[in-house]
Amino acid sequence: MMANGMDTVVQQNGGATLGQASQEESKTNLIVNYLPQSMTQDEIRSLFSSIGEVESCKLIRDKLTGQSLGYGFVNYHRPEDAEKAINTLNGLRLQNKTIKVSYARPSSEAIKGANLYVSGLPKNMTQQDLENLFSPYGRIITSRILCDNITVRQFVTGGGDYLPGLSKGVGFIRFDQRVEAERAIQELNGTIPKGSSEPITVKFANNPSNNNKAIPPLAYLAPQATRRYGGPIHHPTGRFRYSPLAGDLLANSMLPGNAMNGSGWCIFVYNLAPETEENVLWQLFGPFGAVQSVKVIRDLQTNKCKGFGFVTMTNYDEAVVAIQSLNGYTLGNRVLQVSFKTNKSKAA
DNA sequence: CGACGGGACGC
DNA sequence: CGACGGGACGC
Repeated sequence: MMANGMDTVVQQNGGATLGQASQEESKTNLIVNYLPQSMTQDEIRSLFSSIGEVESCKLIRDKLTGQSLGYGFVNYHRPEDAEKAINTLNGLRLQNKTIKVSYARPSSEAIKGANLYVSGLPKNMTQQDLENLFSPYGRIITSRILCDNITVRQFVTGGGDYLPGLSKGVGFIRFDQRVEAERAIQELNGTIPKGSSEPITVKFANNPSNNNKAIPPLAYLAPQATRRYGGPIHHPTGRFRYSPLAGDLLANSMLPGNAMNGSGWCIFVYNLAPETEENVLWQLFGPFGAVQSVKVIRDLQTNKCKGFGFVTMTNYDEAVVAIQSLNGYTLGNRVLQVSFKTNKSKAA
């Protein structure tokens, strides 16, 4: 739904901003949203360095707890790398998130506090309807309608996405400028959308940093009892293990000692096409859990992939699921072989 | 059929 | 009735 559709980021601040000395919007600076909670700054840098040389990378964290706020900034040296990052990384699925990559707007006071909370929407109002209602008042950065059903999140490649759950009649609209949001409140709060019978409420949304619902001291409770893994891909159905316990895998010598290097589990991926780039490995493994780094091994002369690569994942359980799911997976016209790394090498 | 980088003593 | 996202502009 949000991966490809509404993310039109056309940088155009027509001078409405106050005089922050020549705010040429950077063509190298990106904002990355909807990052997985566990993703570190180094992992973000690793991901974006697969596109080109990164000038700087910053993950925004809560100043008190240090917890990731789920977004960050990546600045490239070259504008073409930033553009490529948007084209290849926007919409990438990492763990239970779909990241968004877009140009960062110039930092300014005028863009803060431009998020609106809207309630009383007709249940049949779509996201597009909502945007149409608010677009006369300014440039919409994001929009969203809350739904009841959270579990069904299917992607339909090709655009025709359908609504998984019923609308709660509540949504959000983030404008580019606060003044735009203010005007939308004045013009739309208390009005009745055509086709509806009740008035809508339009007001500023709560500040995310303030809605701390009680103190969650139980940070050590079953971190991920159940996580839904859904690869971007249709998993190979033929090779399917019933109850693959970790113990079995260990017993089957699927766990060579050097697969684990300090932090993380190194996975060997074989039968990659010569043109394979790093983002392919991110796409393959990202949905299964925390990925620390990926590497495509290339021939030094031709710069083509030598047919294999490595992926380091943080958690053993997630690595096991990724291996089971991707080993035997057909990528293009090649059947991948995926396993924990061994210590084979020319020197061994 | 082929098959397991590369960089690395670090405040 | 109220409802607060997938922590969105440098924490």
